[in-house]
Amino acid sequence: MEYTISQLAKLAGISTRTLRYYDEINLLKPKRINSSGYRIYGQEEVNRLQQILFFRELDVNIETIISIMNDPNYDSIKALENHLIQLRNKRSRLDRLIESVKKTIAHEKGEMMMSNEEKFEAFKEKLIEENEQKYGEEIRQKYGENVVSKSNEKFRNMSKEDYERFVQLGDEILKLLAKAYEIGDPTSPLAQELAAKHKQWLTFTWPSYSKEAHRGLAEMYVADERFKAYYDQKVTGRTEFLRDAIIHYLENNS
Amino acid sequence: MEYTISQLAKLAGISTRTLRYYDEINLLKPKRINSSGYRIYGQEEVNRLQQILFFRELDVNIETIISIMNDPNYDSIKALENHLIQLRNKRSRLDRLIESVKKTIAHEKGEMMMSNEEKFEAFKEKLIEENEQKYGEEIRQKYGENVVSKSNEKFRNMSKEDYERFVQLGDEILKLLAKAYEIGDPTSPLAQELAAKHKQWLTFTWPSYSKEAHRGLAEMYVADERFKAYYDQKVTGRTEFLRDAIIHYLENNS
DNA sequence: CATAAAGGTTGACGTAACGTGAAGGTCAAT
DNA sequence: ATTGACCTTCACGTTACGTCAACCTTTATG
Repeated sequence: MEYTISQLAKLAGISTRTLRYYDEINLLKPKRINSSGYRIYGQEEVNRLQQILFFRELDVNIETIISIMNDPNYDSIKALENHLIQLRNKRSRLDRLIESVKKTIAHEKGEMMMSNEEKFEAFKEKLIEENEQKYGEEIRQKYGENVVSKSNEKFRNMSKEDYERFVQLGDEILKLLAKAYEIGDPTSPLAQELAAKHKQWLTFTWPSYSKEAHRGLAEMYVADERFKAYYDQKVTGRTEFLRDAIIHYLENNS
Repeated sequence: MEYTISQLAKLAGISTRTLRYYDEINLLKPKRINSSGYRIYGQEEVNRLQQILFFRELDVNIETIISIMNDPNYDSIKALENHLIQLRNKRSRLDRLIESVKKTIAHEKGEMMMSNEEKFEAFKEKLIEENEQKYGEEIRQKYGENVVSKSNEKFRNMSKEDYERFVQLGDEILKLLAKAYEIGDPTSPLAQELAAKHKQWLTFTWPSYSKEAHRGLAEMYVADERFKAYYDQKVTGRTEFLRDAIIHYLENNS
């Protein structure tokens, strides 16, 4: 099957100018030029054009497309598999944007709080992905996966991180408490680690930390049956153990 | 809240050049210019910028954004609802592209036939709209919204939301305290609202709530100078006031 | 207290990926 | 022989900023 320039343009849904431009920059040369100087494209060019459009779809700039596709090591199947990943990323970003719009609507209607940071959260993640798409493709083809994903982590939202650490700390405390209680000694290293974590946990939510308040809270835990219910989930005595560990900790750390 | 140009740029994840450009073309003017000629942006400008970025996300050209947003009939909620539709269209186009890549991979591996027309089908936007209208819901159910990832998303949003409400509550408490203290009566409705908020704030981080613990904490606030430093930020006596309000609250609510 | 670093300002030219004529040759059908 | 659809090569225009340069302000530091 052979195509003139406008036939191919129509097939692919692009302009003839674009095809001439791709010719000019040596991204997509016609299969041959006929006797009157017309560009004629063949099956190979059709396939190559499709690949080009996939890259373009992912906002890879043309210079990069050229260098990737002209590389003798270029593997079209690997490239396509890479596209799949990128397209899915794009889609999940769209999902986030959709959620963001919904939230903004609710916010405008006064139904919901939305911080200024949150207002741009979904866009910012776009930044990461655009960076991904600009350099990710190239880097990934050359150095493989994990270099890329590591550098992305930097951009993560701080306050969310904080919250997650906070929740996780709460979890760790429960588990540590179970373990340390097994040992039985509130002055054991494990029990002291427990107390330290508990202090950390407190500093997340208390405006300021003081030994007295910490001690007071520990006593309160024991006195209040609801706290006991929480800490004693399986084995009774754990709340008292926690208190003792905290008191020992407070007495032995400046 | 006021922002300098780079603070706003950082918040929104765009460049300062972009903000200067938006100023130049009268798309987003700073709230005011300070004595040294610096651009200062306020809350209204933050909101407007978010709206601008939504339009930009949908590839609306700037001239159009200007004319839309400067229209006296501009309705931001309607615009947002429109964005939702557009974003969903974009997503279903992405879904088609993903299917197309999968098919192309199979085709390249010789596992499947693919016509030249089919190769470019997904790139074209018209088809998408037709498909949206024909199969809209069905497609979305099948390919669009991965149920698992979506519910994960919601969970993430929830916990994030919780965190922000928590932080904001802390803020509100400080402001309420200032106001209620002006009135001077710990039994006043405002002071009681304060106590209720304080309870709410506690339930965010305490595994369970009890009156005894709440009261204990209120006493502790007064006893500990660090807490006092926090609550008495400008005027001394506020911590005691807070305690009294809480105690009254606890005694008069079941 | 000087000075460097960081962040602000206004020009003004650069850029990517084509769009948009102009001026003219080619081809199938009337 | 003419019309109109398609092709060619210049060559300049466009959008939404990027990127200096030259200079002023504010904040941090030896």
